[in-house]
Amino acid sequence: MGRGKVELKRIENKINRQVTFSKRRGGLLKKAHEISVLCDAEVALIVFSHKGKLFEYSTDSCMDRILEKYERYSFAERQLVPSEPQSPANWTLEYSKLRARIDLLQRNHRQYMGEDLDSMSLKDLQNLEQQLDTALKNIRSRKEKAIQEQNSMLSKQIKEKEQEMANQPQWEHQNHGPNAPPMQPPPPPSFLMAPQFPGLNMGGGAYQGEAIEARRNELDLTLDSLYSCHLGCFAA
Amino acid sequence: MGRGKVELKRIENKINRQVTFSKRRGGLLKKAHEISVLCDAEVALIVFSHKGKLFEYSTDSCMDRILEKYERYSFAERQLVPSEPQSPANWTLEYSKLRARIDLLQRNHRQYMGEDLDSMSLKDLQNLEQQLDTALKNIRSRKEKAIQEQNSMLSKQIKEKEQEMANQPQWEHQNHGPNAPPMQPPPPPSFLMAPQFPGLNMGGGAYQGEAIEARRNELDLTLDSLYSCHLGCFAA
DNA sequence: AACTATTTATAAGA
DNA sequence: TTCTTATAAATAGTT
Repeated sequence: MGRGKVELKRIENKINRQVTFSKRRGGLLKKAHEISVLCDAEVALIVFSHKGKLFEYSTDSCMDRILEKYERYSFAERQLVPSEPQSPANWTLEYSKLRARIDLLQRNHRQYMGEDLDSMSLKDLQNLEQQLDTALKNIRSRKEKAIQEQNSMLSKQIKEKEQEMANQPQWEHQNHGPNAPPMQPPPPPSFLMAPQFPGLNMGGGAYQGEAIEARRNELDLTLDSLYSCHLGCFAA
Repeated sequence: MGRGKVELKRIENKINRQVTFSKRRGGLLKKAHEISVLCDAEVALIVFSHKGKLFEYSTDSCMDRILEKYERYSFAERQLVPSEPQSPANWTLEYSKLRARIDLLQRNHRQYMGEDLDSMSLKDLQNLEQQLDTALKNIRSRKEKAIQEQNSMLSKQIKEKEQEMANQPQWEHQNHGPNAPPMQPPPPPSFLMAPQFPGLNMGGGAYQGEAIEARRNELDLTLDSLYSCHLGCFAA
């Protein structure tokens, strides 16, 4: 749909990607709602933009209930019932213990989010500050490491590119002009080919795009993303 | 799309509903995949059919990771559904649900503590950093407020002391009079002096008090700690 | 943000 | 269910 066929690969142009995201996001949420209403299905849809912004839809606005249901299903599949207390006698006790833990964890978490601080003493606040400060240091150093890894990977790729071009300098006549298409004079490495959408026979199970595996972990290293990384780093 | 316009309401004919569900489910999953790839977004889509059958799609097949991330974002609103299990029949199920939730919370918490960061992408790290940074700002401003409150209370008490001493240098019977101070007659100095406000290291710095260092570096999950936590709050 | 030319999705029919 | 086909919808490229 649209004036041109679209290839199933990441849109490199940042603006286009953003616009397309915006349009398709709307369409996706709409369709999620439609199937939910038309077919009486329960749908939970969560979308994080490239920039990390959250969009969501859920049937009856019951995201929690649906996610819980999902967890129940997937846990059942994984047969994850590890530490099962044996005596039915104390299950009430066990249950309330777990509940207490959860309450604690939730309260803790809110405080880690900088919320619900009113009940905290000065000492508690100082403690929390100290912890978050440490955590932040860790995270920043981990981030730096990640950026450096990306950098070195980038350098490596640039080197490869250069070598390629050195080996085949005669591709120039293929395209010229001020607005020559930016990509592939010589056919690019075939691993860039878009994975064809696998057939629609996902009866029963999860649909899994096949070769998507570690796609994101490797080469979405456009200059854009590199810059934004650094900016994020320096801005921090 | 199709031979007739479609009205957004539940399809009453069972067969039609089933067929439409099947078709639209495929389309929805496909579109979820497309926006994920084209726009570099993270998508988690869960669909339960009317009959309770599960279908799902998630970017990179990482449903758990995305749901975790979602939890991080929407935590404030989340409350555990307090469905008390009534029969021993579903006790195991309830129990494992709670376990699952606890696992999730713990994993989240560790990341907020700056641990277990290896599985996080650069983008996630930047997000987390942003959240912690915001939280830290809240905490520091709350701390400042607390310190100022304490200061003004202290000043008030000092003033009272001075007045007392001026009025009754011989320090005899309880103070009474037209301007009875709002606080306890013999101010409990020991309590107020107790907190040695390191207060001066506010703003930028971490609190360098005693051996708080890594005191809370792991989760205190015992019930004891829950209680002591409360005590700590109230005592302060 | 609006506008279209096209491509896609899909409702109905077989 | 699957395929076919007419039509409604979504949306890519453009303004």
